[in-house]
Amino acid sequence: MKDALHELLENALDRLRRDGVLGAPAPDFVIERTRSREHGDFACNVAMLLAKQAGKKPRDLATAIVAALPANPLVAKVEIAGPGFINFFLSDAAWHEEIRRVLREGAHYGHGKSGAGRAVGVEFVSANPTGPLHVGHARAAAIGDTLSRLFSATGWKVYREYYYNDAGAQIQNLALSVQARAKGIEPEDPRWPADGYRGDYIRDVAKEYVAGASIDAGGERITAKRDPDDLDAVRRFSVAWLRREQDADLRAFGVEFDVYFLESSLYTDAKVQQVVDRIGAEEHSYEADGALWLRATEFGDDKDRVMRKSDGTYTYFVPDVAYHLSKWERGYKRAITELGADHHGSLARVRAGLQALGIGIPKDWPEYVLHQMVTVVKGGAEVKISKRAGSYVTLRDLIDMAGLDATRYFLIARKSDSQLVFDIDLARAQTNDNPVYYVQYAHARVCSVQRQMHERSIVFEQRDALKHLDRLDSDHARDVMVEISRFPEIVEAAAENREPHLLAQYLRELAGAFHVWYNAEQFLVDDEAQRNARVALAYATRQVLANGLAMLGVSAPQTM
RNA sequence: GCGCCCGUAGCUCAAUCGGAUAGAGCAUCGGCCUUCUAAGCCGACGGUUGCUGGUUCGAUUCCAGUCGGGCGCGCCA
Repeated sequence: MKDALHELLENALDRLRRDGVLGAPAPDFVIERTRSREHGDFACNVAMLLAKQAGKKPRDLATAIVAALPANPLVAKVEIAGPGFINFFLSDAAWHEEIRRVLREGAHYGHGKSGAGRAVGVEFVSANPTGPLHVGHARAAAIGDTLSRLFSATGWKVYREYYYNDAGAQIQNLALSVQARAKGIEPEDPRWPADGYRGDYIRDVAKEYVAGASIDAGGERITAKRDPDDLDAVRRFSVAWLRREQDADLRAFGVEFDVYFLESSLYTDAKVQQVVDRIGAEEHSYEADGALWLRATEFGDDKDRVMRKSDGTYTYFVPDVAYHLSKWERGYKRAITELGADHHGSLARVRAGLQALGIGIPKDWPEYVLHQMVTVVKGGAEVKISKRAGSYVTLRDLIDMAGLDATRYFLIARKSDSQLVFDIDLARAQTNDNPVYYVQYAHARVCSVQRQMHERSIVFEQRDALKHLDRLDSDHARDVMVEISRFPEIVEAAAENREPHLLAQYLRELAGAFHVWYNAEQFLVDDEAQRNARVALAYATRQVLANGLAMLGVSAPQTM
């Protein structure tokens, strides 16, 4: 709808340019939904933006623009208001046409083509395979997966990526911890490794290792050697065990990845070395204090960064750069890296490293989505999250307690860069405190109407209904139609701005408009044309709710 | 000390890349079920958008400063 108005306005502006009223440059004007119905359905600020350039008062210019607007059946009335807004009042036919479109396009309604089939890589979770996934990972998973679904819906070819840090010191700590457990050493024991992982799962890994268990993970089968002194074997088994664990949790959360990228492969394929060499060849590195440094300050970072430590090993960020280089080489026009705010420092570092390669990667590539901390509250008290200490709420815990739908909705429903309090008691409560039920209930209600029709042997004639949409003459029905028509705009905005919470919020508003209408009007009335029109709108509402919930990875139940 | 994020109703949060009279839910109070699911609806109450300036037709939004909270500032990841 916005697009149609945009075209009309461009038309009018062209005409004024030909008439010499306006100069050449086209400003970035905005067409937006109005807050109040007095201001029409859409408002445009173009006259206020162009007033200076045209040497006219905003309202006078607005008058000229309106006079130059081509006639269009979608527009019932145009007014000039306030400081110079051009307010569009759409005709009933415009809303009816949108309802027809919903029923025609079905599951595709709301999907767009702005991505034009280009490739976008979305990396998220990327947890170290050293422990079960916790609530922070859960938030990352919900955000990353919903973003991916939004990109798919806007015409992008999406690749979900998971980066496994399977090569660093933390993996060594994991192996040492499992080894210690396998030898019967407890965390309280003085012989326990200094940075060992103390969680109970370490005991489980050790038990299975000693028992000679087999693990299927990452497309290969690892069988335990049972010998605690073979640290390399312990390490391989432990990583496989945790990968399997994480994969299972993510699958239970409705999240699957297209690419699992192993940090270790960057070493075996010499990609890390190539990055260091390339940066050296570009003369963006230097040796000092026995280490090799990146001149990160040349590329906007706070300070220069060590790439190769004096002990000859690389710091973690060099493989990070090599990994992102791989994304670039694989043709991602956009790359989104989703990570916790406590890692935001790596942003400048990775970008600096990519710049130092001197191969034309844009300065703001990759894009980032940072999510703030999640604190978990239960029974009014905070549950501490401490991965190293081994005591924390896991993704699996959340799913078990609150269910898949509530957990996903909860974690997505607010802006990712604000802190989140996850109240376990609230999330598990099956009440409308939890907005996901409110939205799902609206969907279930339409299904219930359909069941009623079946029971009463009422036949819905869609073709007839679409001829009688003018029978939807109440303000409540109109509000529902207006809400429905916002869906494509919301999907586009949520994807483009990387703000999936917009969709969660929108669905609540759509459900709200529906519930109000539902309470105000009986759908299944005797008047056939009236009934068909209302059922058509109810079906359209259900379709949009279902499409939106699918983008959130939340189910759309037929009954509740 | 420096950098990033956040301060909006009693609580949890929105506010369409600067728009018109800042909106929902929860909580509190008062109404609505012989009618398609009351997991719903209607009404009331609730605000100097932390504070002070600046930019302009217009600022919750942008800028400067300030106060408060979180995170980061390793040859850890």
